[in-house]
Parts: sequence; C-alpha cells; structure tokens
Amino acid sequence: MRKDAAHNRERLLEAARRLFADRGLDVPLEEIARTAGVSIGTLYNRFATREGLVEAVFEDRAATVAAIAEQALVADDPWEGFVAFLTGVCELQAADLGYNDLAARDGKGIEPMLRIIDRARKSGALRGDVTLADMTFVIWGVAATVRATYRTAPGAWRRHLALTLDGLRATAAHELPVPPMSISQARAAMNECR
Amino acid sequence: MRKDAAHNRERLLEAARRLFADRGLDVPLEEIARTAGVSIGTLYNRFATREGLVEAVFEDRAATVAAIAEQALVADDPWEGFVAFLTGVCELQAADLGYNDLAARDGKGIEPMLRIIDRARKSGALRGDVTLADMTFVIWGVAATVRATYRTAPGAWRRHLALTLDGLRATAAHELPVPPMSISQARAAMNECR
DNA sequence: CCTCAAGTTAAATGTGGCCTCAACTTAGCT
DNA sequence: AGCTAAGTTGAGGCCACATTTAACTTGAGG
Repeated sequence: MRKDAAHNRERLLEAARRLFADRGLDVPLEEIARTAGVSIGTLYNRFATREGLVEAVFEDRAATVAAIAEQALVADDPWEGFVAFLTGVCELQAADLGYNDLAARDGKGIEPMLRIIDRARKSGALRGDVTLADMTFVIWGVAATVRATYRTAPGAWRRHLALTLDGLRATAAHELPVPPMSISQARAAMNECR
Repeated sequence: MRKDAAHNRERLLEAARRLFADRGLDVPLEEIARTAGVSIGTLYNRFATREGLVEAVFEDRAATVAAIAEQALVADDPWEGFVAFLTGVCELQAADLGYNDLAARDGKGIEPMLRIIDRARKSGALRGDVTLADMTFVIWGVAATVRATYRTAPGAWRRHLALTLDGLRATAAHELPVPPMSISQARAAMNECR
C-alpha cells in the first residue's frame, strides 16, 4: 500500500472512531470522509463496505474484552469476577455509542463469558438456572439504557446493571417461566438487531 | 366530516394498526396509504403528522394500561399486583412492535405505576430503594429484548422480565451504586429514545 | 526525469422517504 | 339537477444517503 493511502486510511479510522463513538454506527459515510478531510471515493477505496470500516475501527475491542475476561477469571471471588466482567463490558458500551450498537448485534462480547459463568455458578453465587444466552438480556438491556440516557443521565446504566445483577444472584432465584434460548437462537437474535 | 372521509380514516387506521404492529413505528407512510388503498395525499389530509397517526392508532392503549393498573392495585398480594402490571405492559409490547417502540419513548406507560410501587414497597416485597424512574429500565430492557427476539425466540422476553423481577425483590437487594434518575431525567431520556 | 500503477476526486446516478399542491372528483345540500 | 365545499389524487420537488465512475493526480521504482 502506498504511503499516502496508508495515511488516508489512518485519517479515516480516526474520524470514524470519533463519529461512531459520539453518534453510533449509523453516521453517514460522507460525513466520515469529510471529517477525515478526504473524498467519499477514497473512503470506498480504503473500505469496501461499512462493515469493513466498522470492523477495522473496533478490531482492538476483541482483545480488550479478552483482557477483561482474563482478569475476571483470576479474581479471588468468582462472583466478583462475574460482576467485573459485565461491568467492564458495559463500561465499554457506555464510553462509545458505536460499540454500544455493536455489542448488541455482535455476540463476540459474550462468548468469552462461558468459563466466567461456570466458575461463578460453581461457587454458588450465580444462580444455577441462567445460561450464556441469558447474558444477551444484560447486554441488550444496558445497551438500551445507555442509548436512552447517555445525554440526560450518564451513569444511570450502572443502576440498571446493579439491579440486573441482583436478579442473577443465586439467593434471588425464583423459578423462571420459560427455558433459556439456545445459543443459536441468541446468535440469530443478535444478528437481527436492526 | 364527510362520510367518505370518515371511511378513509378508518381504512388508514386499520392499515397503520397492522403495519405498526408487524414492523414498528418507522413504516413508510406511503406504504400505509397504499395498504389502505388510498393516496398519500389523503393520508396527510386525515393525519397532519406521523405522530397524529400514531396517537390515533394507540389512543386505546392508555385505557388498557389503566385497566391493568387497576387490576394490579386490587390484587390480594401487592407484589403479585406489581408483577401483574409489568407483565401486562410487557405483553402489550410483545404483541405489537409499534407499541413496543412507543412504550420506550412515551412515559405514559409507567406513570400509573406510582401507587402500585408504593403498595408493593410497603408490603415489604419490593425493595425499598427503587423508584418509579427505575421502571424505565424494565421497559427499555424488555423492549430491546422483544425487538431482538420477536422473530427468533418469541417469549424469551418473559425470561428477561422474570430475571429482572427477581432483582427487584426486597430479598435480593444489595446497595446500588448511583442514585435514581429524577422523574424529569427519566422523561427526558424517554423522549430522547430515537 | 519518466512512467504508470496506484490513488484521489467530485460529479453523476440511484434509491427511498417526506411533504405539497394544482387539478380533478364527489357528497350532500337546496 | 346544480352548486360548492370538502375531499382525493399522484406527480413533482426536496432531501439525505449510498454507491459508481471517468477524469485527473501522484508516489516511487527504474
């Protein structure tokens, strides 16, 4: 790749990073190009599709989430680890409207939870009847609250999350009315998200 | 109003009712007119704005919600009443994507909860630290789950709601990290919802 | 310095939705 | 039957955004 092309690519990523963060994934591509000081054609040269750009902007997030998961797995208290993981992911959501959109559609954010859930359940703190698929409820719920409140009441999502977590403790468990979604249902539902 | 105009109004309401229910509030007005067998101009004659149409389609819902609230207030067990109200409203959301959109934006759905919450709190079943504003979390959360799952896993929202309710019981209470939103913050956040 | 593949540009094209308006039609009154 | 206010129509203007394309520019190897 030529030097000027690489440079434009960086400028585009920077612009997209900022605009996605402030306004979500639906920002017009023309505005991203303009903000980057580059023509719309160049944007299309560097990133064939919107998804390509989104992927490039957020590729680091997978590693971030993995790091949060690792931390969570070595926490002294498995429940604290579980809480720390969800809090960490939700903080990413709250800090970036683009990632907030993405997390609700993407699925990759919850897959690393499998072992964290297992550990917390075995410790007896996490209720035994929740599954990985139930974590989508947490993500979708907090995502919705972030979207609604990020301007009016930033930080309100922490209260939503805390209430949700209280419902996930073994000590809070009451019988659930329907079986959990299968993983493929959960994945399909995430893809369907807009 | 002339007879033919009244007739067209009905046809438009019917079409809008069905399309909103199936696809949410963002259905193109042209499609509603076409489905009603009427021109777009006539739609604008009968309903000056999209909100006007939405309001007309869903005007009965306020009474429905009020009825659910009344039922809830006379339930033997205040907690059961509380659960019944939220379940009832969420069933409305799940049955109609348009109302699902509306409930998350509208606020009117939760105002009648004030007395229900009071009663459930006084009975000792509902945790003492939750407020009316916290109910927006339930509405937003279930709305998001309905949107994500109505095709893939209809009914999954009942599980989301049940987990949420378990977190609202007094017996589940742990300290909350941030104070509740004020009512005006909650209202503003609802208006901000897309 | 020349060359040309690589890259950039902005205008053009396409799509989809909103909303208006001037020309036409009709209900309903007398 | 005739009049007219009320109502209907759909084409047309507008806008926002996506995507393509043909003409122009430039980095970098020889």
